[in-house]
Amino acid sequence: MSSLEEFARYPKTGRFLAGRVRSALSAAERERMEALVAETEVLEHGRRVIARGQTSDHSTMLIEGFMLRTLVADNRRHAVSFHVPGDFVDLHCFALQRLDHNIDCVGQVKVGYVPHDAIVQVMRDDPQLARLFWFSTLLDAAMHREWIMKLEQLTAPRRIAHIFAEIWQRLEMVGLAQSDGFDTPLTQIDLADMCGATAIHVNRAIAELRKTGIADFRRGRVVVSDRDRLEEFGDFNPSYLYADEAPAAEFSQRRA
Amino acid sequence: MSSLEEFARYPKTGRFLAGRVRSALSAAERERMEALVAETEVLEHGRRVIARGQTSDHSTMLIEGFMLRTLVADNRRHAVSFHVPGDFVDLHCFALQRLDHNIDCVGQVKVGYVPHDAIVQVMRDDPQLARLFWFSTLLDAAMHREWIMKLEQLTAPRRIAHIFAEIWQRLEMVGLAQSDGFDTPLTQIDLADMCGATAIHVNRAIAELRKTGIADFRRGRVVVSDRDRLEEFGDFNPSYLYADEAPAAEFSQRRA
DNA sequence: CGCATCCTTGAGGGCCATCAAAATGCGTGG
DNA sequence: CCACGCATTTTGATGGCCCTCAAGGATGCG
Repeated sequence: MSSLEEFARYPKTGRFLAGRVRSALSAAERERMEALVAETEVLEHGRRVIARGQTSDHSTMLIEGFMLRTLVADNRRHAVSFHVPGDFVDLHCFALQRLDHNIDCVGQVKVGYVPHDAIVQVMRDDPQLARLFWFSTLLDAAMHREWIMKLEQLTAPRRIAHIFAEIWQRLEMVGLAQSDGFDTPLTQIDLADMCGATAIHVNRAIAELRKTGIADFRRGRVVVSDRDRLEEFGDFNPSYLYADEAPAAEFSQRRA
Repeated sequence: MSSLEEFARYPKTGRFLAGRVRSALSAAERERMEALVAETEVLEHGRRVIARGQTSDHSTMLIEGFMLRTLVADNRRHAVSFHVPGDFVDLHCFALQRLDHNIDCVGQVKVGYVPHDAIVQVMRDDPQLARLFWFSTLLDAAMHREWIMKLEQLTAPRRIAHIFAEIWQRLEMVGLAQSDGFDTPLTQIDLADMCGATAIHVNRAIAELRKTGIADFRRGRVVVSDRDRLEEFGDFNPSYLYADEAPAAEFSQRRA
């Protein structure tokens, strides 16, 4: 079943775990998952869906658009991860209760809300689906770990290449990438928050990527002519994204 | 009930979630938890408990000693988090199946093994305990997020102060800290792997902490005379550790 | 066409990496 | 008790990445 068909059939949750273990979900579970979304809403750019320290009686499924998971220190925003459609972005707060971070919209966003009562029910009578919920939150942990390493390892231009490669791959998993790149509402300022660099330095880093022909970033779109080159420059090894059909061999370090 | 009594009664799992939501566990659940540990083992320094890419049919409870969660890139080890007794260190691999990182022993370590079959049973008939397992893995994600931010925000001396503050607090939660500091088998090289800095630079950073009287680190022990000063220097706000009884007010940024 | 936001460019300085080398501490075995 | 090997800790010099401060240009929207 193609991503498009799946999304047509399940317009609110059809991208959840798409390209990963979605195939483990039975038709009944997909139906149930879709029914979990009590209501949907369209949010404007910059809207903070949930703020650090808050508790919530529901969690948020990202249906369309981009989000950033952020922390703030000394009046500087740090983005610790980003999110694409299909991500159950703040499922964390179901188990954690109060949240330790913020979830911010980038561009216009469509979300669905899942009451925690309904998740409690799932944990009672569908341990298999519950385990997949758990899995989806641990994906965030795995991505955090990769970011920590790349932050320590890479210079700004390479780190941006890594971020581009990750976004591209994740959009691809949910059927939202093109063959020559992808669309994104992220600004250079957002990228700076993701890199832990200043917007000025990110600008120079992007200029270098453009000059060397690795990637071209303009407002709203990233274009790449040679994907392998991008991924090699950013030392990108997608194993931490837990995509379907990743052979064990590819899981080891790309550069042995 | 003191930490010592709890650990005497439950010698394998008495520190699990101690200082956090352990109080949410009923006596029956504590007994069940203790019984989950099928066998224990003592491991020597440097032993890799589980390696990136592996799957496992059990998870590991850290009973005594320290561990590091590591990734390797370009022959450089990066520690993305550390672990103290009571941590269910590789519970991640229950939901993730194959693991994206390594778990390494620092110093001599005592561990307990929990078969995944037993965890499946818990998910079937004790959703409350299952939710606490989930919670414990999300703690790691929260700590990763804080590390990302601190890595971007702090210089090496401050980052080391932050790491000392975190270790101290976490040891305290499981009853293993002293009033003037704590014992740890970590070396300057380990600290460098945790900071994303070279051992040489970490050495200079530690020298600065010593000179300014903020902290004294010698093989096996960290001594601090003024804890508030350490925490302020490292911009340490413990809310991300989800300790018990954290009032909502303390959850907001310390430096507003 | 004015304003806000985002992007671009330049100069100077600090943190940390790298290379090189030496001193200290600790366990082992003679 | 000393000699030895080994890991760890310490010190110095040079250079690169990225920060800060400052200002100008482009883009999009009402």
